[in-house]
Amino acid sequence: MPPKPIPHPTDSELEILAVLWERGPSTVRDVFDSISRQKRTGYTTILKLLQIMAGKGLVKRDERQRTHVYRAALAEEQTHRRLLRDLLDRAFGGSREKFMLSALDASRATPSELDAMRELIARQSKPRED
Amino acid sequence: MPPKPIPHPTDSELEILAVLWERGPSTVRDVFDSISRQKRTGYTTILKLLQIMAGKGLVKRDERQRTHVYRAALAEEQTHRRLLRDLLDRAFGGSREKFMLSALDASRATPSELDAMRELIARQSKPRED
DNA sequence: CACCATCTACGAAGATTTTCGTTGATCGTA
DNA sequence: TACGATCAACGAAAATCTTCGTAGATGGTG
Repeated sequence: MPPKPIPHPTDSELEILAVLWERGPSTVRDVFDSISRQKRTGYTTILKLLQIMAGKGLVKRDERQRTHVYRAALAEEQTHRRLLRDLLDRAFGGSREKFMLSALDASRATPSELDAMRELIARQSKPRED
Repeated sequence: MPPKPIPHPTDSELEILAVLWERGPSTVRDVFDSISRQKRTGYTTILKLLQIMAGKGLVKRDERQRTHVYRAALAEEQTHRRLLRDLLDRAFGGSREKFMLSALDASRATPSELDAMRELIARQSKPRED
């Protein structure tokens, strides 16, 4: 039996994951403060979301202190790749070319970033498992 | 007053848009057949979605014939860029670098595709309106 | 014209997501 | 120890998304 089919994060859940990835393990208050900077929201809304995410396995919770500490249960890179792959399939009909061109367009990649990409591509020449 | 703040397509709506972008203007039957190839679904489900999308302004409908013809109201490239930009902001915390690296990773870009990208980047040097 | 296939319209049920109010417990401090 | 602040738990309302059954209109065919 497979260990856990963790579901896709919803949009709100993704915002929270982004915070946890950036800050590392955080309390509800931490996440709330961070998200509040971009968007008006209630403390208990974030709390509830984190509780739901803990139930889904999207985050882990350390309850040893009264103030619980949450951390992302999913690896950042893997999740990022999964999200983009999904979009590639669903919105781009699988066209890798359209996808990359739009990605470049959306990111306003600079020439120096292009160099970093060439690096990555060189390293990517060999097949990958996934 | 701004003309229309067209909302983000949902997942199902995106599947339909992808079909319309690929096939061009299509009837419900066309879209249904196309999606049925990948996924079990009901005819009226597609119909209802298209009706909802028409209400939202995501698609336009030609009702001159009994069999209505739908077409995407949003330009493909613009929508693609918007979706990716959203993901960049929401899941990547705005990090263009992480975003591009994951995009490359997800797309398995080849060296020849890299060339195409360099082209695009060259053209992109000048600022854009959007 | 009668019948069958096909189409749109309508409405609604069910699922999921998002939001937050309220309550009771715990902590620090005066 | 009493008080004010902070926290997690819970439940539930509201919004949104997804799916489809049914009904009525229309078109083609024999």
